[in-house]
Amino acid sequence: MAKKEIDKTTEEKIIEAARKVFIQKGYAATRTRDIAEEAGINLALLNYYYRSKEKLFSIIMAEKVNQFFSIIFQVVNNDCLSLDEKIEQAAENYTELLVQNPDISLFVLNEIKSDPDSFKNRHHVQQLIKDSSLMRQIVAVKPGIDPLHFLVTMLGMTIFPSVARSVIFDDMERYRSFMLERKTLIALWMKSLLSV
Amino acid sequence: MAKKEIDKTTEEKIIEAARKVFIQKGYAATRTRDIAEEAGINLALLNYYYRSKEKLFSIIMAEKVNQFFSIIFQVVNNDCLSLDEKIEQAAENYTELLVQNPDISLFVLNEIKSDPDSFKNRHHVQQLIKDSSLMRQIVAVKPGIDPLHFLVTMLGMTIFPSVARSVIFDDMERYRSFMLERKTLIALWMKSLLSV
DNA sequence: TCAAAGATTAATCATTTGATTAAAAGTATT
DNA sequence: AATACTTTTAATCAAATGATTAATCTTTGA
Repeated sequence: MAKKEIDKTTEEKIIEAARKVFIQKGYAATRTRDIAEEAGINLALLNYYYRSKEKLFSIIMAEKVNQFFSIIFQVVNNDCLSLDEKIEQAAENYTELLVQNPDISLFVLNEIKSDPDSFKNRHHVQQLIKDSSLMRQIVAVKPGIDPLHFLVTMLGMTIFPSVARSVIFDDMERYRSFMLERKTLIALWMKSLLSV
Repeated sequence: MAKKEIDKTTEEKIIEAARKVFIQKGYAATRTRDIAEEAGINLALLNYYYRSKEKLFSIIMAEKVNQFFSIIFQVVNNDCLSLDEKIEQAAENYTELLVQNPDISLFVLNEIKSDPDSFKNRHHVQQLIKDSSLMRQIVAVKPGIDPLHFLVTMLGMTIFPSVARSVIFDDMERYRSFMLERKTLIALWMKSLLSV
């Protein structure tokens, strides 16, 4: 017990390896042996600490889903922020996340797609978006157009380059600088599209 | 031989099943038995006609990569088209493709990511884009900004809703109508972003 | 009609893979 | 030091999975 408190290294090594391998290859293409090797531990230890591939995966998945969606939720329903401020913060925060975690989008979107119901039971994205203050602010400025189109445009501008990274960019550095440069453009362009 | 010419049904049944299952689940999550069952044939027939899972997969993959990229290539380098016409055609053609093939984007982007080099050896997307007439047209209108930002914005607007479909939409019909409605908006918005 | 070629199947193989076990090594408590 | 408990390992299991084989059924062409 005392050991367990102090020596987190093995558990942590496994989680870190799982994070890396699962996100890089996805659930189906990942072998538990890959994770064990990456962590530098015996395969049996993985099951000793985390019981099964699936349980280990759901820890990583929950972590990444939360990371991926918390940004948009924080911004979208923050009543203190003006529409322009929401745009700026979303662009800023997402860009930062996607530069630090280049594979998170494809991983999350892909795994949700492979089991959409379990995601929809846990998270109610559609409802939360629909009733958000962001949506009301957009409708106020641009009535007559489904405000979801604007949100999707904003997210598309931001997230798409990370999803298509392997097609668009040769190296990480180019991707990084493109994303950072883009941060400003996204805010600028979204404001422009929303202005009358 | 005569048989082979006339009776394409078995080969076709396998290809169609492979197309469906591979695109829905990806390479790693697909079992050859799934394909055989979907095709209503014996598992051995799959190997009889296509030798291996990997060979069968590369047929589907090549087909889908071609479908996915041909649209952009056709538009991007068509010297007869004005910038506005390019925008309109790309929006039109991509929307149509993504409505008919809702899973193609995630499938293609994901499988490219899992083996980027083999893709880059076959297709030189970056070079083709860079030297395209579209890029020159954009620079002419908006000098000082990397024209790739505009292309990525356009593609993001168009493709992102299909990539995030399982998160954004509950049913296919909602997705479909959203995409069709969006077609016009994309052209409108891109022209607006490119106008001085 | 009949033999050769092609198509199809059930059974089986070999390997991979997630998981378990039993023993060994390490650590803490008394 | 002795014991109990935790951590780690090598060996192994059982199921899944891609692929093959050998036999059977079907079609073709002379």
